[in-house]
Amino acid sequence: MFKHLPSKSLAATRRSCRCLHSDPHTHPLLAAFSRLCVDGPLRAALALLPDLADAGVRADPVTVCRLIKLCVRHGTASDGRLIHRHVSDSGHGGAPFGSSLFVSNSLVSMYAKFGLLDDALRLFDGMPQKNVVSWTTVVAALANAGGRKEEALRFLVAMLREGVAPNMYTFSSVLGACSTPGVLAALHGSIVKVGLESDVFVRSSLIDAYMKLGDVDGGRRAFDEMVTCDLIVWNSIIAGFAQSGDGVGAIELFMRMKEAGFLSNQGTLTSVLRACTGMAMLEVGSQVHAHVVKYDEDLILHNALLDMYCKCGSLQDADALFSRMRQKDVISWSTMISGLAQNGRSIEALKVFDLMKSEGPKPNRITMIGVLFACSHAGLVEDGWYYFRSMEKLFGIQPEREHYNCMVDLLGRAGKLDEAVKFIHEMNFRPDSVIWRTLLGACRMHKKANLAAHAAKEILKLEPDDQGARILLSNTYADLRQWADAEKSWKVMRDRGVKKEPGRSWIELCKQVHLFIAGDLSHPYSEGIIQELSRLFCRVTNFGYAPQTEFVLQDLASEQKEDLLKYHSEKLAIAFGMMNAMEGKPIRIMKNLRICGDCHAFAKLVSKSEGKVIIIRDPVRFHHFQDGVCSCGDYW
DNA sequence: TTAGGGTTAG
Repeated sequence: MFKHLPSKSLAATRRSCRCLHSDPHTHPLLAAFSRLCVDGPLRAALALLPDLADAGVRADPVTVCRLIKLCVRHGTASDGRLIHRHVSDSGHGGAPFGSSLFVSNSLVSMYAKFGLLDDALRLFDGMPQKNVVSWTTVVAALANAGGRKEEALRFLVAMLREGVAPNMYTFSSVLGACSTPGVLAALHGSIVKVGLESDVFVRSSLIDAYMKLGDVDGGRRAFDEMVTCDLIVWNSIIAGFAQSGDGVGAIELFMRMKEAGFLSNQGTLTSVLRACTGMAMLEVGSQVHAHVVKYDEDLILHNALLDMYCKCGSLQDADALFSRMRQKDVISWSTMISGLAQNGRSIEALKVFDLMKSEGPKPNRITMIGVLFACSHAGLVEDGWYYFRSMEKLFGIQPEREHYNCMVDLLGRAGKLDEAVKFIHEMNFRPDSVIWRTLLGACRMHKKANLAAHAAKEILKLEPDDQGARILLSNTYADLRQWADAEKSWKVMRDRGVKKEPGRSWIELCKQVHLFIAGDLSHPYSEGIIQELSRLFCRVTNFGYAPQTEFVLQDLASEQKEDLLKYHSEKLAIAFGMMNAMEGKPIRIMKNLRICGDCHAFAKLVSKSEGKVIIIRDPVRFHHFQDGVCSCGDYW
């Protein structure tokens, strides 16, 4: 323990200290201790505490605060408690010392950082003096702790009542606890009133608070009004756009940031990747990959990159990255498992899960959702049951609603609807709308109109304004050509102003996103697209294509039905993709709705007749079309 | 002595 002291052994140091140094302020032990508090190692500094006490010397508050910081960075909660005990013993935590406030504030912060919030609050309550730092520390601790945001706001109010004025630290902390637009507006008002709106910390928290409440315009305004700016403010706005689903907006901001001369860091790149993931922009995403190489230790960034490749349907890149990653956590493994499963490679997903069990971290609840997803989308009913039943025993993960939902999906997709219903009734909690929606989807797939009606009614009981339930119910009637029932359902939708979301597909070309809306021929290249589409129809007809008009869910004459089918958004995107196809590269399309059966058949035949790989991502999974076959095995 | 942004499913 004394190897960190200069030249002589600790025993010798101690002896000489006792003999020669009666003044505790110039004590050599103290000098050694102060050095260790600056540079560490923490263990060596902690080891000197009893000796300091024995020698009757007292470290000054600045040194104690340094030690506390060192402990937060490199130590454990018990190290923290040890320091706290020593501080109290030596009198630094007591009221008579003017400097005690600094140390107490640091201790409160330390307990909070170790997640010991109750200890932090107890210490705070006992403090005879409190300043803005003490209050801010507690407000920040509560705002950062899960589920204690209300308390953070109550502490802010109490602080104001005590006459303590919040500063930029307080505002940037409490903004993280903002859970309603009203509170946010009030805080924003106070920030402007006291003139703190240009502080970059306050600004980035403000942007983040608006974005977290889903107010993208508010976030954008807060960003546009900004006078001073730093990288984190840019990161906040880019992250906000990426999280709100506006991937194109996020990329545009990223470009502007670079134009403004800011260099991106890991945080920026992670958000940009998320934007690419959301929009399936593989070209931009791959370009970001080149910058990620610099940060090969950043696991968050690499997980984001891995997810981007999976969600862009580029499993080869994902696979290569996954094998190269030296560090992999439960998120990396879960991402890879879900990614493979969503891309129709369930067996490989389960193999990766086996590998994870033998050489990876312990699976968590999300890993298990991926595993069950793999089973349900490959029709592996027995495997699904096995994993569901054994997850608690093998990994200590108690099945939650999401896992039950996966099981309903597994049984429903496999056509075991009676078993699915039995399973729902035997669950030890009341089925929620998600479970009923899953069952409804399965009913639609297997054309079980009566059960679908029952599921839809259960959803509407729980969520009377649910559009999805009415749409799915009406689609089920339409599938069965029960036009009277379908019409009844549509009438309710019309009366309530429910509109079916139009089908949208998009495609990335030269880092630009081209959007196609079902039946909308307003794209600048529409003429060419229609020509190309006609050519493709001729080609695939030779390969046996016949329009499957049952996928048009309105009671129309069959020529009209064919017309509607012709201009489904994914067909427009396929034609556009073919016109701009690059040799050897697949066409990648993303959709907002599940792919329809007719487009699925069309895409299969185009992949065969044109010798082109087509990848379509819908909101749930991927379809890789090649040589007339789809990776989903026509089971989706 | 106190504060800000980023990853996984559905």
